[in-house]
Amino acid sequence: MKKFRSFCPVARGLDLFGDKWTLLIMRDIGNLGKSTYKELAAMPEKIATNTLAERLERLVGEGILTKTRSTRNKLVFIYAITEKGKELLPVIDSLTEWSSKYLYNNEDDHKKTGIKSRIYC
Amino acid sequence: MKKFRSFCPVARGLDLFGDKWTLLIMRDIGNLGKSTYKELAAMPEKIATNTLAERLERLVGEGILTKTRSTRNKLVFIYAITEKGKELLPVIDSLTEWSSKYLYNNEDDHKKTGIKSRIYC
DNA sequence: CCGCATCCGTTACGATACTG
DNA sequence: CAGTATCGTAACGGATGCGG
Repeated sequence: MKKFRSFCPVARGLDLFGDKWTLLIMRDIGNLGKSTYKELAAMPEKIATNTLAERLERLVGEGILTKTRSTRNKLVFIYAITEKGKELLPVIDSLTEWSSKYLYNNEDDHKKTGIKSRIYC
Repeated sequence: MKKFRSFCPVARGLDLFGDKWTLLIMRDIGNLGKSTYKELAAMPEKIATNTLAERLERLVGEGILTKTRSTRNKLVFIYAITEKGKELLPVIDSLTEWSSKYLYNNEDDHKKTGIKSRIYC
């Protein structure tokens, strides 16, 4: 039961999302409409498959994602975001806003994406 | 120059803040008014001193914090948040909001803090 | 004292190969 | 297709040292 470092909600949030990959998965599912393991594994940041599998398991366990079988292809699992997960998207949005403003030093970076306001990938 | 994993602002933000400690330092300085190494080292989550030192150096290097000598005590350094750093606080706020809602399963947790809306520590 | 730096055992991460 | 197993590497974390 030694799950959280303190009673601080920031610390507890970071106990869950304080890594380099979890929020990228949430971005792909919550903002980019991905729903399968394969689609997630194909993210441009090249997540390792074991890392992806572990994070998905944790997010499902936390009730942030659901995992169901595809009706089309029985071998495929569908990951979907829950209401609890949707309410996490503002965190990604505020991070996006800050990063878009401060982490693109030259115009080339913006040109490469082709999008000015919301650069997801 | 292999600093960022992709052009995505979420990924770039996580390249900087995607760990369990950096945002806690920002919380302490930006929301709790701390300003010295000693105050930061005393956070309830018990950050290791080497970790603290490395994160502070990075944050100063990124222009998110400034480091100056105290005029009172020449041995003490004062860490202060910049405008760039202040604009990061909404990320902490949105994370706080989510965590406050979802990571306190029983009433005891809230009672222990004594605060309902913004539980920082 | 204050602010780290070093050392070092433990843990988490991450790339690749492999399996049901 | 959706993961596991393996294993080398990096990060964490506690203790301690040390210059200023």
